[in-house]
Amino acid sequence: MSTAEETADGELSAWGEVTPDAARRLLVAAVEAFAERGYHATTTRDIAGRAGMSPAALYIHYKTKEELLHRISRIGHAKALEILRVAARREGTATERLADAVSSFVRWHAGGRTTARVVQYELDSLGPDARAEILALRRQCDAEVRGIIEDGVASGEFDVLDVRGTTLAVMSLCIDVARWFNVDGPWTPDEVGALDADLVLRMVGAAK
Amino acid sequence: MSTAEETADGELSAWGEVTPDAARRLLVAAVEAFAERGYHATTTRDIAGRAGMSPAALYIHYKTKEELLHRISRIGHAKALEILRVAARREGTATERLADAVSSFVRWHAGGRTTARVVQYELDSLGPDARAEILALRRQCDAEVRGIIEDGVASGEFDVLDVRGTTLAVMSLCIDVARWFNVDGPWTPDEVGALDADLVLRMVGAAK
DNA sequence: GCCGAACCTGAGCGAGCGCTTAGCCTGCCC
DNA sequence: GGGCAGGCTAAGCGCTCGCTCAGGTTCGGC
Repeated sequence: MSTAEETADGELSAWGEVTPDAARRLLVAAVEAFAERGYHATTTRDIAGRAGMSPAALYIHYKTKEELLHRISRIGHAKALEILRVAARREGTATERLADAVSSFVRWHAGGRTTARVVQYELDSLGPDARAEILALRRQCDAEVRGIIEDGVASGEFDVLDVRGTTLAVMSLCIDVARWFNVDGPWTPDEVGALDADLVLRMVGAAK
Repeated sequence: MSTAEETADGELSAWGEVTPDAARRLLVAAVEAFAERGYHATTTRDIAGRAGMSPAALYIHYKTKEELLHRISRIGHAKALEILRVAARREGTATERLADAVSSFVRWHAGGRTTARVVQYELDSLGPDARAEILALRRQCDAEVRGIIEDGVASGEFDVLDVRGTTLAVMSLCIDVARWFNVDGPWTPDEVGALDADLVLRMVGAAK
């Protein structure tokens, strides 16, 4: 379920829900620009230019530049949450579910690095209201992972000293992939996902 | 060696090497502003204002706003590298040295979160030359950690599938602390350092 | 007491920013 | 064919940005 948006040059199909077509092109252009330069260093002229439009066209579809970031953040976090939820709620042992969660979450951060960068690192550029809304989604992501770890502790599969701290460490491992992953580097998203899943199982003391 | 700059409100004494006094005050003001808002969202008027000076005073001590970020990045990375070098080259088993490296590196990211945030996340705002210089320092940081892991594998203390990948994962764990750590949160820098050191030893398969 | 160097400020320049507005196309209903 | 709504652009407004510059203040050396 995670290969559809992992196309060669960037996860376009994930934005299928955005209509009309011009609004989607602007959004995709904004994701690329924000990922390359950061929100504040990106100009509305740059976004419009990448979408093949004049600067004014942006304001027909979005009220402000910040609304673009807000929409991107919400859709991206919803996708992240969905990935974790699917893994957390499938059947299987806690070990299997945690490995699934980490490998698919890492695959998303590596394959969709452009989107993931914006989603994970540009949050502070949002205003207080939008920021609070996105933070709530982020806490739900944490909760899904923590739930799996708690299940594993309860069933005796895992041996964990500090569940909350370990959850944060697992999230760190996944999220930081968006910072360092390079498409031209030595690994594919699948390989990083498998490696990190193995490392996480070691962290929680799961039997090999 | 890591407590001197972990003062209550922020690691001021780490900048002792910067003179004259006005230049240091501007640099500290810039660190705070960059950490709060990011490089591009920070104005030179804001930096000068925090340092109690007029906007023009900044340009007596620094040629451009970017030079401020460059100086901050270089000093910060040098400090990070020093921390890792001390841990890597002390005497002891690979297990002890890795635990030392991770716990002190994490302590620095948590206690000096303001500085660490700028150092780790504002790198892309530098121009190509400065960026290349800083990236070289960063590769040296990776190499120190990788060296410890290689030692542990060679001595049979560690059981690691992919040394380079595991090194990156260890760095992720440490660096991402700067993103989520909150001074008002449930942990002290020492506690996070100890927890992450334990998790890393599990990742490399070190005996307990 | 005077000089030069070091440091700092008030005022402001040119540029580029986010965003607006007036008006022009295009396709569709009647 | 006329009218109208939606989608778009050219032009540009008001503002703030990074940065400059002429001039004032302070201070050690003599």
